[in-house]
This record gives sequence, structure tokens and C-alpha cells, in this order.
Amino acid sequence: MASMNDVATRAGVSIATVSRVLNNNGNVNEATRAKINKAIKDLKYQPSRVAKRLRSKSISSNLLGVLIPDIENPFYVDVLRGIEELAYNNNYAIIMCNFGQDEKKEKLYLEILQSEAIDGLIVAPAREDDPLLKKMVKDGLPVVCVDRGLKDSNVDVVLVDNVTGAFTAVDYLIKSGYKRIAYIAGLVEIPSSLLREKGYRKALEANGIPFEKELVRFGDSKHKSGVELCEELLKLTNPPDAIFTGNNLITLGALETIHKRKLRIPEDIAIVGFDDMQWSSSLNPPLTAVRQPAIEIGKRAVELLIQRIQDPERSCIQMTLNTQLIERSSS
Amino acid sequence: MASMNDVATRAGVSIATVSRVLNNNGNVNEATRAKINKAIKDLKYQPSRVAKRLRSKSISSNLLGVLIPDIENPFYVDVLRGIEELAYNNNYAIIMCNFGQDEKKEKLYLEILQSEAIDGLIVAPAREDDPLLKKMVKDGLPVVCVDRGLKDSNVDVVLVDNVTGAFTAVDYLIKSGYKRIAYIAGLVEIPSSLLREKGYRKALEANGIPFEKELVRFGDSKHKSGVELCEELLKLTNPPDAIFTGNNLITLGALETIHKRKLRIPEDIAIVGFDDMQWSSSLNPPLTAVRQPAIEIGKRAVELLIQRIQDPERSCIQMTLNTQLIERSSS
DNA sequence: GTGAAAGCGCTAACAT
DNA sequence: ATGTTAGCGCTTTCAC
Repeated sequence: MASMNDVATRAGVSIATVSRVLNNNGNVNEATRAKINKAIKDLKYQPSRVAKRLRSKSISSNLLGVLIPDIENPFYVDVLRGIEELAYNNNYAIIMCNFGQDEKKEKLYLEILQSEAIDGLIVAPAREDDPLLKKMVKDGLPVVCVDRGLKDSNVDVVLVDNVTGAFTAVDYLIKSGYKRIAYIAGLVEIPSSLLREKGYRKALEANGIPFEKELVRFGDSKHKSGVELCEELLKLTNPPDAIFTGNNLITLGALETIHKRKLRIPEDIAIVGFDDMQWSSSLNPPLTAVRQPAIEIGKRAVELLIQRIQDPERSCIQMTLNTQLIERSSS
Repeated sequence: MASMNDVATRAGVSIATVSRVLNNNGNVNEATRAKINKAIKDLKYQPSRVAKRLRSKSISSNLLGVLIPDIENPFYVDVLRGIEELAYNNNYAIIMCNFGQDEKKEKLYLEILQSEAIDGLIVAPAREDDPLLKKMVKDGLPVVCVDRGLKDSNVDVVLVDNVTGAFTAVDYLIKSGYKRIAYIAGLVEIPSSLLREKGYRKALEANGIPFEKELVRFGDSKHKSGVELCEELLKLTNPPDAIFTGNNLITLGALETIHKRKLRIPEDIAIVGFDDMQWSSSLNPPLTAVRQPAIEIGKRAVELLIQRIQDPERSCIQMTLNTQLIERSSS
């Protein structure tokens, strides 16, 4: 790989001048500029982002970190798509890390990201009070949280109105005539699991239905826990007539169990899922779902992050997007 | 962020000694080692990967690049999961780029990756004769191709037996009694589209069924082209009685069209898709599919890449994994 | 066993 | 308009 020095030598100038034409600052003679540009072409020179990054924290290295909990979950994939698209448009590359809901892994990735000297970070933190992350924020790293917040910290947050989203889903089930509605939740530690439970409870209450503990099950936010917890619910002496599932993967798992038991949806058991997917209409049956604007979340996050990089002093924003109930035939 | 210098100062030694204890090479007195370790703890020192990377090409920077065509496609997401898992186990971080089948974007990302001084690259190239990529390989960057190869180049390749996979699917359809079988393919430029067509043709031939041009449609490998090309096929005066779809997204798109037209599967039209998904059994109807071992592909790629990083001279390997036909009820 | 110093590729202040 | 140089944080050779 040719270096700036090589270019300078070939063009018969100093590296400073090369740097000037590269970054387009400072005056430089048209003739020398041409010479240098030719040398760059000839040598197929490409500036080293690494050296640039090392040199000055002050200048943008055009590298963003993204740290997400679970790439298996199509919701996060969509968020990622949004992030990737807008980052690309703004000339940022992305270093993507997936911690699979594993806190140890998250910590390692945070350290790596830090030591890669990224310009900013988009993260869905494992815990709302992650100490390492909080420290990084305090140390001045621009951070935007998605899907989950970070307590007592100076970060922008992009999320969705989980309470209302869950409320709408459960209320819709009740209005459709279902009486015993279960909720299969994700990890207890994740705020959205709790917020969705809150919405669930509110809907019951608003319709005068008593809350029953046995109808709410917390799992680990993955496919398998959807399978198993649904199994548990259906085995109840007094099983539910409808299920509200806490995320994409759980929905798919629950569906699997229901199909295995040859139950009809929605006649035997209705289901409404949190998170819509592009192919939810091709599921059996087409799934009624609470749609989060995942791509939009990703884009907004990048937007806020770039703003913060450019102006670290600007006060923080909490952006709450709305969910939308997509009515199909599973309920 | 504390630097090595800070640590050295605090421990009252030179940076060389700090470097020695950090990298565990060269002798160093137990007492000084202790002092240094304490200083590291006190300052929460973290080495800069950037500086390390800049300093020496010779040493591993523990950074791998991954360049994939389409993160919307669950197949690539699974490959990515495999990559991520094994990379993590081997202490590598990943810089992930998604070029969305856009060659311009691919080129930009290749340049970025290069200038980030990655240790190695896993890529599913847009074209088999990508000149920039070929140059990077020639310049000594360790590269492993997945899903697609790179012509005349010294790279390891991990892929799947596309011909046999397609053959099995189409042969299965024929054996099940279908006579007019269509193939909705992905982009013509992508080798796997062609190889799967080859398998499709071979199966027709083996069963004495004439090839009909109007039954094969090439699209852009995305959901939307699945929707549209399926529409075209169903509108034919003599429409197919079965469809073989060239990838995940196409399958989902085709399914959407079939459902929109209220056709029964498989009575009115059967479908077998290339690529299985975790939730294919929850589709309507459960999808018969050609399963690629996507996670395995990712893992193998990392394995080969790390080997190549450690021994650039080792001769190249082309690893072909088998597909598996998962019989469900869409055919 | 430890330190001094060169250098990786670049930017930016200072000279000329 | 252009060149010289210090320095970003680290590794590594060569002294001591």
C-alpha cells in the first residue's frame, strides 16, 4: 500500500502539500495539485484511516460503532438496515457487534469499540445502568441508545411507545371477545419486557379483567423460550384463549408450538405479536402484530448521533416513535 | 483515555517495559511487573488498537472485515451469526459492511476495509471477477469467499453444492407429480442463480421434461421481484403447477402473491424454496425447502481465514458443503 | 532487566 | 504556495 510519503516523492513535493490537496484545505498551486493528483492515481494511493484516526481525536474518523443484543431477531436486523443506510449516506463506516444478550460479551465489545477510537456509538444496552457504558458517555463518547435507555446519562434515546403498543394489542384482543389473555415476555432485565407488561396490565384493567399471575411468563427473548412458555401455557388446566407475545422470536416460537399441537388459530387460540415482519402476512395464519418502525429507529439514531458528534453540547433528546397495530387474521 | 505513557510514568518505568508486560515478552522483574500491573488497574488503561494496528502490519490487530450482499436476507444473517460466533471465540472483532447488491457501495466498502488495515476479509463478492478485490488478494490480504467464488484468485472459498441442491428440489417436485415447474431466479450476475438453474435444467432433463424458457425468470434476488415474477408466471396462459424459488426473499415474495390470489398450496400451485429459515415450519403452509448450512458456512469461513492469516502460504481450499431438502407441506 | 529512540502514516502549527 | 517538524500510542531494535 502506497503511503503519503510515496505520493509526495513521486510528485516531487512534501507530504504537507499532499495532505493539503487531499483534504482540500490551504492554497495550492494548480500545477502542483495536478502533479499530486496524478501521483495519487498512479500509485492507487489510499489514505490510511488508521493513521488518521490515531493522529487526531479532533477530526472525524468516519467510524461508528453499533452494538446490538441479538442479530437473530429480525427487529434488530431492520434497525441495522436503517443505521447502515443513513451511515453510508453520510460517509460513515460501521463496526457492528452483536452481544447476543450476553453481558460479558457486551463489555468486551465496548472495550474494543473504545479502543478502536470510534466517533460515536449506537447501542441497545443490556442493562439500563451499565457502568462501563455510563463511564464512556461521561468520558465524552457520543452515544445514542435505541430500544432501551441508559439511566442518569447524557444520551439521546430512540425508542417506541411500548406501553401503548402493548395496550393496543391486548385491548384489541379483548374487544375481539377473548377473555383469558396470556403474555409471553422476554428477559425481565430488559425494560421493554416490563413496559409491555405494563401496557398489558393497563388493557386488562381498562376492560375490567382481573390480572392473573399464571398467564404471564418471562423467558429469555429467544425462539426457544417462545416454544416452551407457550407449551406451559397451553398445558394449564385453564388455558388462555389468546396470547400476546413479547417479540418476534417469541411469536415464531409460540406459533411453532401451536402448530405442533394442531390447534386452530384463532378459533382455539388467538395470537398477537409484538414486532411485525415483512413476511408476517405469509405466516400461518397471517399474523396480527404490533409494528415498530425499526428502519426508522435506525435512521433516527444515526441522525441524532451525527448531530451529537458535531455538537457535543446540544442537550439530549428522547425520541419516542409510535407503534401501529397491523390487523390480520391470527386474532 | 490513559495511554501507555501515563502507565509508564505512574509506575516509574519506561514505556518499553510496560509494553513488555502487556505483551508478555522479554524478561521483566516480578516487582516492576507488579508495579506496572497496578498502574494499569489504577488508570483503567486500555491499549489502543488503532496505534497497535498502525505500528506493525506484522502483528495481528484482531480485526476482520465482513462484506455481505444483503442483510435483509436471513441466509446472510445466519452466515453472519456463524462468523460472529467463531470470530469472538478467537478474539477477533468484526467490521461488518452490507453492500445491498450495489457494486459502487461494495467498492467503497472494500476501500474502507483496506484502509482500516484489517487482518482478513470474508466476502460474498458481487461479481466473480471483481478487479479491486482481486488486486487486494494479490497484494496479500487474506480473503475467504463465501457463497460465491472469485475467478483466478488465490482465495479460499466456502460454498454449497448449488447444482445438486437445486436438482434435488426440482427432482422432488417432479417425482411428486408436478409437470410444469417454474424457476424464479435471483440476479443473473450471481453465480448461484446460474448454478441453481443448471440443477433445475438437469432435473428436467433427467426426467424427460422439456425446458421451457417462459418458465424461468430472473430478478434481483429481493422480496419484490419474488412478488412480481410470481405474478407474471401465474398470469401465463399455461401457468406452472409448481415453483422453485431461488432464495429466501424470493420465496417469501412468491408466497405473498400466491396468497393474494387465494390459491391453495400445493393443490393449485406447489412451491419449494432455496434456503430454509428457522420459522419455515410456521409459514402457510410449512415450507418445503433446500436448507443451506448457513451458520456452518460462516464458521468455516472464519476458520479458514484465521488459518490463512497465520500461514499465508498454505494452498487454497474450496470447501463445498451439502444442502439438505427439508420436506414439509408446500409441495 | 530496563531504557532510549526510531518509525508506522498522518495532521497541523509554524517557518520560509 | 510550500516545506519542516512535532506528535498521536504503540512495537521493536539496540544499548546499557
